[in-house]
Amino acid sequence: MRPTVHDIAAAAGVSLATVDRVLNQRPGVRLVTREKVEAAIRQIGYIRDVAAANLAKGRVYPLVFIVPTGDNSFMHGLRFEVNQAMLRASIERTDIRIIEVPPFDIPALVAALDALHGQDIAGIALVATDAPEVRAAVDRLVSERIPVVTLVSDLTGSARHHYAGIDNIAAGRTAARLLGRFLGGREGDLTVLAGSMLVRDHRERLQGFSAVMAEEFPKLRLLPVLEGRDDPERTQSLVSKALSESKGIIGIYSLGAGNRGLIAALKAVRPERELTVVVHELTQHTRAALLDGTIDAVLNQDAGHEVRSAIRVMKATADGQAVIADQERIRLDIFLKDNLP
Amino acid sequence: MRPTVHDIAAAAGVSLATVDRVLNQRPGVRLVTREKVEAAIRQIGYIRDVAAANLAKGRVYPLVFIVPTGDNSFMHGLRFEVNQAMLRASIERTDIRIIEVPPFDIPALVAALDALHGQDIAGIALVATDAPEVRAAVDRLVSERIPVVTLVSDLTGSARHHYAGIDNIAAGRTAARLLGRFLGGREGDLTVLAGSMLVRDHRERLQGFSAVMAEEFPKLRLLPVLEGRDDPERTQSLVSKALSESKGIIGIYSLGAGNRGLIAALKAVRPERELTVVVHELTQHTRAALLDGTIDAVLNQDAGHEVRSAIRVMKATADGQAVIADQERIRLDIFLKDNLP
DNA sequence: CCATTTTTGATGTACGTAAATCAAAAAATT
DNA sequence: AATTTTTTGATTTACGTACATCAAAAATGG
Repeated sequence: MRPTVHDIAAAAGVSLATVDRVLNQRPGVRLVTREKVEAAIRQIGYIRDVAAANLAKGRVYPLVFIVPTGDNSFMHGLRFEVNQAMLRASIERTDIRIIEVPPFDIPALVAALDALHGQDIAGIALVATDAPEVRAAVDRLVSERIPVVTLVSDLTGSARHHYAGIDNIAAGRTAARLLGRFLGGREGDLTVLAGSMLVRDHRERLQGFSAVMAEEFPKLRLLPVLEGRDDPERTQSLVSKALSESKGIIGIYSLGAGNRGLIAALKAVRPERELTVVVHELTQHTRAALLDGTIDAVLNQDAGHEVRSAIRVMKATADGQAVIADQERIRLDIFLKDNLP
Repeated sequence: MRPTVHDIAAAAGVSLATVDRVLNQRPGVRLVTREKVEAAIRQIGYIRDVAAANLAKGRVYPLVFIVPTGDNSFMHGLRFEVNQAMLRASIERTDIRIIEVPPFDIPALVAALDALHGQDIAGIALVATDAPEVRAAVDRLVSERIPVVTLVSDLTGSARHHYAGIDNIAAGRTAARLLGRFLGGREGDLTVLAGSMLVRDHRERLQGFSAVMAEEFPKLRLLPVLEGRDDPERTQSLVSKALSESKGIIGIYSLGAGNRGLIAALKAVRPERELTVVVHELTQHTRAALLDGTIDAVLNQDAGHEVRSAIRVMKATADGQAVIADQERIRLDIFLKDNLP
């Protein structure tokens, strides 16, 4: 049988009240006594029953998700998954609030973060925009012992406790190898389509992609990056223009959102031009395009996993509990038309 | 605030004792009263607090894992993950027992399953060998209301509650497309290396692989399947022999274990023969081979995820709780040298 | 209608922890 | 040594549920 607080009290030769004071860091315990109790805790291998503790405390975890507004499929899906998590709120003892901020708007994000000070919050998850001001705002919250988790896009150099998202450099490298190998030694031009080079995850994907291309596929030349701003119409016209101007394009890597426009542009030139295409984010559009052969591979991060992982990590961090690191690693999904979920 | 049993009692106009009788299906409640209580439960949206219930019951989940003996890396890893789960036993209120049976030994598996009848068990996870006798044994356990989950290898047509493993047909199809695309329209022979065609997951992988090859890559010819029985030495000699006899081999798909032997055989012919290779299961050997370019892609199922998922599902099933289906879908991991974890 | 059986209510204890109160003991201060 | 302050103990209530017991009420049978 698992040891309880009573066993600690007996082992340490103190009362239950003293054990409680030590466990919950309440004042009024001499150092020697505290050490005696801590020794007993270690010796009998006591582990606090979190379920019982939460019951006694009537614990709920007030969590905040800060996500960008915008209607691209991915962010839409992310908000959907947070809403799904809200449906499980009572079971999971969470109380989730969503705060929406305009995308890439640093002052707005900082303001949203700063507004959370002093509130009763068990954890904050945010889609980070990579800027020193944001880093500082996050660090201020962390210094107040509030668990902070970055979601989808990380904030390196900050004190955030955890990042729930994929390794974007690895994603870019993987895209490069897939494209390079699928093109099987052919020579030609490649177009890279990004949302915006202001976003860290897009920059990192490009960085990984370029590195592998340079190292291993010298016959493939990278054309200047097209910035579609995650907007389908703009993306479509950019791609159409590029395809008609450069007849040497044999492959496309789309590392951002707004793939609806890309797919439309591809279908327009489809029978004549043979193109190998790798894109990010599995949506209804990319799924259909993968199935009908318009695109060749989709790299994906599972927003549902990211949200659930963020919640688990915030709760565990709030309780000072360990997390199963392996379980919380967000994987890069590679989808070909054969392994779609 | 979340409604409690007291709220049900008040809403239904009955006593706490009666609510308890209804909730825990104890006898001594008239049908009309029971229906009144059930209506109240639905109406106020009561959800049992599983943590509190488990605390009151002193609930532990005695779980049984039935896994094959054998020293290939994958099964070794699987047993390792079950042992990791045992370390979390007290926290997760589980009491896990491992039963090892010889691989592909149907009577032994059936005997192990039959021996579990009448024992106090909250769930059984087994690596199923696909046979009618096993199906019947599983169905007998399920009919006694014991949650049964298949692990890694499924048992279709049985009454098992859940399968914690990948879609092996999709895995085979994916391998075929990767290999086909990586070979970029070249013409030649392919060797498929399996453990044993007696195992369902291997058969399914081959089935998926063959289907896509026939449909989409007609220039690639499949040679007869080599059965390495998941044994490195045997695998090495089989592959070496095949490579020296058939000079037309340009690709290999290894869908079972024992890849240590395959890798050795590949290294022996490495500089001269150019081969595209896709294998299953990420181990230290396949990881190293991926990094040094001996193999081109590794398909993987994460044993840790499978074990943790199986445990969650068994617990939830034992409690009559719903599972997050999406969370319990075991994904096929595709690893290139760039996205290794 | 009475006796019997079934159903319901009232109540208490338990699970492991949190948190509060008040008294008692020990230590520190004067 | 007397006083004050700090530390410790003893005890109680609570969280939401499970489970047991006994009495009371209602339904059923004859």
